[in-house]
Amino acid sequence: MIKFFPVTYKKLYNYFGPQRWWPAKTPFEVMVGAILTQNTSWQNVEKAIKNLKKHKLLSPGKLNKLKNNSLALRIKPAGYYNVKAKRLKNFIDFLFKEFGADIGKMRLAEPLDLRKKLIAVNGIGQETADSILLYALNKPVFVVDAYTRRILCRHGKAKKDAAYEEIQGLFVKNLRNNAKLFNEYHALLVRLGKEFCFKNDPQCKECPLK
DNA sequence: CACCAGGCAAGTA
DNA sequence: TACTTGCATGGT
Repeated sequence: MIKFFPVTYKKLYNYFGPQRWWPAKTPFEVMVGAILTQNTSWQNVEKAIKNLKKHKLLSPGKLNKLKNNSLALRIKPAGYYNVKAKRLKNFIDFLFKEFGADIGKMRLAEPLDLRKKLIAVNGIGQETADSILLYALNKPVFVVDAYTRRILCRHGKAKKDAAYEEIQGLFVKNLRNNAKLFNEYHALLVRLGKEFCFKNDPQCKECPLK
């Protein structure tokens, strides 16, 4: 990422320090969170996850047996709860059918092949699939989200309607193919976006990097 | 009150 | 392919 993009990993890391993503205790919790956080603040997702834990529902087996509307009730704070209940169940179905709900077995899958299969699940798009691959399974896949896109656009490095793969390719081509690096870099971009790169303010705040 | 948040799918032309 | 709309809570 030398010279392509001024918001380098090094600058971000030196300024913000390690972000220690994903904020979850188990890979399965990461996967559930990845679906719940679609277009939703993490704060709201935390409430939903906490509810699931409180009712001892945070496992593939328990969620599999739960009815959609019961699940919707538990994840209500995360918003879009009816859609997300279906999406979670679709994902759980996939986990059972493809891997017998064994995350260890899932981890053995070839990443790009698994990515295609995840995206084929209704409710899982590119970002959610990549978040699962990177943050739950530790695969070197770069995650592109709204902040990543916005920061690149503001620096004139991408058009605002650029395809996902196009944005992703910019990072992949310019970085070592390393899961730890991808993990921290994306988390740092989100951190920067949250604090300094606002949607309604094209000027942003004064960027602390440079 | 308005706006936003770690998207995605389905419908339309 | 390229728009548009529905989904929904909670924080600022």
